[in-house]
Amino acid sequence: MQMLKNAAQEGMLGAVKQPAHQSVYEGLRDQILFGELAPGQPVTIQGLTQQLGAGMTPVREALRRLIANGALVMLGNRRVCVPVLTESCIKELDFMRKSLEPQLARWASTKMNPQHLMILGSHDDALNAAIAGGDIHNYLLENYQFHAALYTIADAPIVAATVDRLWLRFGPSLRVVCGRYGTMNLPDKHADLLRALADGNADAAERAIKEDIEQGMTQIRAALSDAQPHGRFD
Amino acid sequence: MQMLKNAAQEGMLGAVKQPAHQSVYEGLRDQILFGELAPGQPVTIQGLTQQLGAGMTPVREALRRLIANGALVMLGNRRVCVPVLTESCIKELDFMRKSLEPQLARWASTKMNPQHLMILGSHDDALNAAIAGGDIHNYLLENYQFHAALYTIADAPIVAATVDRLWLRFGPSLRVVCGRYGTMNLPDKHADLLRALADGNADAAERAIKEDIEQGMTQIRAALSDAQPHGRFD
DNA sequence: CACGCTCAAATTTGATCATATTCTGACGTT
DNA sequence: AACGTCAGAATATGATCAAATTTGAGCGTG
Repeated sequence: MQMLKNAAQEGMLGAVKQPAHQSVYEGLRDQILFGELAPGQPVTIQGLTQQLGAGMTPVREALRRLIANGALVMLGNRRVCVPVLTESCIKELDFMRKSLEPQLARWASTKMNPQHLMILGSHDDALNAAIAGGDIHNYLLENYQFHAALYTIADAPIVAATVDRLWLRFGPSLRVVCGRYGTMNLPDKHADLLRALADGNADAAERAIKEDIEQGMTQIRAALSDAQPHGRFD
Repeated sequence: MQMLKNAAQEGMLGAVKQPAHQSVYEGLRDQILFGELAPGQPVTIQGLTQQLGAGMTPVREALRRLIANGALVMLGNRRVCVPVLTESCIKELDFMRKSLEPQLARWASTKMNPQHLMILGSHDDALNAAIAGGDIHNYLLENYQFHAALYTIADAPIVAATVDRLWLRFGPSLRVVCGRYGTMNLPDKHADLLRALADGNADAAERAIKEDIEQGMTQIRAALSDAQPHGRFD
């Protein structure tokens, strides 16, 4: 009877038992990735302790991790906020994505099995359903999970973690894209990619990922240059 | 008289005033980068609070940052230690370095000025002096600072930060390389690189960096496969 | 007379610490 | 060999200290 206590103890979200700083990190991370927090929005420690009902130390540790991963930035004074992407940031992110993700797709294509294909397929189905339903949150979630699953399959944890950090940077801006244009006009190359992976065709998988990245970054660029037309007056 | 208090207040390491968690982070980071801590070595919170004379909270925050950056790993239980590089880790690091650092060198080559050249040159001089003197710590320090300075010149902070994290991963192993073979037989392509940068020759700079990375990673591979001949029994 | 500037008090927020609680691993007992 | 107990280490809390922003009163200027 002792062993049942863990499961029923706290939030009981299915996970066995998680330290508070981990829960705070993941919760805040998801808020950033999936657009609950807007670029430029300030984040305070004491605000989070109240909002999340957590203590001060776990919140601090989670913030340090988020800042180290680029999901948040520390201003010169010691305030913290969600970063705003500049054109040069986008240029860097674009370069890194195109340098790293195609190789992950290649590696994944050599390790495919039916189980993997099914997981990717279900994420893609959920993604398309979200697009059809105009559900921005689920679109962002499934789009991220599709790529995250692919990079897990590639079995290159360091590269995958690096790419994951890039997603933390442009996540908030993806939400801006959707907020402006809705979920329509959000084409992706996932179908091409799935075909290539099923065939074990590394070249085709690489090509599909490159095109997917190209599309995504172009959308972000368009949405942001549209949203900040007065940069010269700053 | 009030304004003098800051400088004389705490550790007074020359910096104006720094939060303790920042000092702890940088100190531990340098220990990892420059070989004070060996791969596999366990790191405890309470050990650090004593060793560094710091409180528990700053140490915890520094550890979270180091772990997020891959400089330390958290075992399944809540122990922390310096990671041991496996062959597949080296493969990933090799891939990422070759994907990212050449472009940084190219960007830097287009932004060179005499001031920058002087900084890089002085690091290279100090590096060569350290090699000649068999001073492993200074070799590692100046080698790192040479590359770090180059990547700062490239003016691509996100890419530079990403590469910096990679150095945190293989830093401890560089020390192993030196411990086995001394500072002799540590050739580098810095002279070629400096010439290329002085000429603004992006192609030559890229080539030099690629060769430098190739040499460095080959050395690491050799030292580690030498040190862990029983990998098939893991 | 009104507007804007400066400086200092007040408030908010971040940083640190001491302490209590929980968990892990090890040792000893049965 | 399996179980229970215990020491040590990590996690989490709230209080306290320090820094920064904001507020507002007083002063000078247009």
